[in-house]
Amino acid sequence: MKKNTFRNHISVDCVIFGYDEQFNKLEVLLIEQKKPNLTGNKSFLAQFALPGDLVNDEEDLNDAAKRVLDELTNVSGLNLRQSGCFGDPMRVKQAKDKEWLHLYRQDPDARVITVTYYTLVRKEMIRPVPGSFAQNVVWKNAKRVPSLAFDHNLIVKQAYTNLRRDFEEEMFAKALLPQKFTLKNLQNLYEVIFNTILDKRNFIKRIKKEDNLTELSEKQKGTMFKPSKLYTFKA
Amino acid sequence: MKKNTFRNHISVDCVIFGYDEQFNKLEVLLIEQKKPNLTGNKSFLAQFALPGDLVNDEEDLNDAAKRVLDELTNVSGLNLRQSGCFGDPMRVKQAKDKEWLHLYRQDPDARVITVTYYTLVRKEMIRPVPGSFAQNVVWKNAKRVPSLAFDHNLIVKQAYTNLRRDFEEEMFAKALLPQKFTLKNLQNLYEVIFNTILDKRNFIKRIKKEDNLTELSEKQKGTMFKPSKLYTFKA
DNA sequence: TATAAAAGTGTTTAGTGTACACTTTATGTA
DNA sequence: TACATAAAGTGTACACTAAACACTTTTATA
Repeated sequence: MKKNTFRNHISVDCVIFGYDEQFNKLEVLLIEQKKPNLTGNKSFLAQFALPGDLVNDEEDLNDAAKRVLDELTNVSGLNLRQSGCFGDPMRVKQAKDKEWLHLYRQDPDARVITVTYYTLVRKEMIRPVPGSFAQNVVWKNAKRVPSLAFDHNLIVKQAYTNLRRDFEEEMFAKALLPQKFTLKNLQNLYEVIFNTILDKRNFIKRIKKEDNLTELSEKQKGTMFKPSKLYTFKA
Repeated sequence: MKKNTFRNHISVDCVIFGYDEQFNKLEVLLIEQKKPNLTGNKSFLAQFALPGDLVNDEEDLNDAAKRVLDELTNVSGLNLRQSGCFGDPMRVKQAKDKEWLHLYRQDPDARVITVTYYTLVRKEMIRPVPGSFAQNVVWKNAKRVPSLAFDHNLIVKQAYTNLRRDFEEEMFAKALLPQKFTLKNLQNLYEVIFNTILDKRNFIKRIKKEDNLTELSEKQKGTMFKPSKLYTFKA
């Protein structure tokens, strides 16, 4: 019979996708690992990583993920979804991650199982602040995510797959557009999520059939050329 | 700063769906919790539960799930998929589960986070044997799963949702039919998974378009009436 | 050889998805 | 005020897919 020491740490990691309407980009929020106050000529390799933290005793997994998100963004009530669970014993044993673990973890050799969450927000809606483990917070293009700490690249990939599937199944756009928006705004959003180009006429037909938009009598202001009609989502 | 004791136990639970071709039913494999050797007039409430176990040190989550499955079914190589992770601190605190935990766990009050897996097998392909925690192993209709231990009813529900989605996206049927099968066999399978009735002609058209079946010159033997043509899946 | 039961087989219609280009309109500038 | 600019706004035709629908053929058994 195998002996089990139960040195299991549970963490959550959040993949926060940010929609940048202005440049019509989809980005991912990453933290830059905090550099310690180095003594001597030691150097520390700060990696990019997903925001995350250990789950506290008596804390629900979903609540832990929300906590991480709240601390980072000062925005609560975001719709976080679980995308998976990563528990390969080797996921915290790579050389590149040793130093960080030894600096910031009580038990750096413990196994860490992480439960992963993702969400999609309007980028300008949140003003990220580096948490306790982070030196810095950065947005990176979702198509060109740099090499990340641990197995975080895998986590991002899985989350992105889930995000697209959600978008196919549901009208998810509500949280991502201003209250009043144009059909072009909506089309841009779809184009970014699915990394494709859509025909304007066909897109409008498709959207209008779903019948959850209200056409306003208002129009855009301050445009350079012909302003577009504005719409809202139905309640 | 919150103190964290890290008394986290990790388990895996497997939702094994079994396809019963003969009666065209979809069932779920459950264990009946083992009754201890009782002394005095104590009674023990044996519940139905999903097969599962604690994850060993240095054991990958996927491997743990495979181990549970192998021990239970003596069939390896099944295509297990992760469906989620359940970690509510209260999930192992319900009165109904106390007794079992005290009987079979070293640390019965520890938090248990469980990672859930599911698979779909041809029922007759496996001959389940009760494992160390099980008194008995039973198949129950997937539409009428009884009340289960812990939060296992939730886990089954999530797995079933995932299973259907997989089936919509992929040709999953290969593992579930005999090597040679009729189009009616295939239709029955689809009807059970989606709990619906399909039109024979339309179904055949749809399947033939996918073009991954080979029509054999052979026919069914021992039928009561007109035997049907047999097919195999293309390599 | 008659009967029972399942196998096998096409057509029509409605709806959906896709390709495609010109006209209209408000703005800023000359 | 009219002209240039650029985006908004709009419709049709075709191909494909999904869904409804019923009779004939074949084999086994009695």
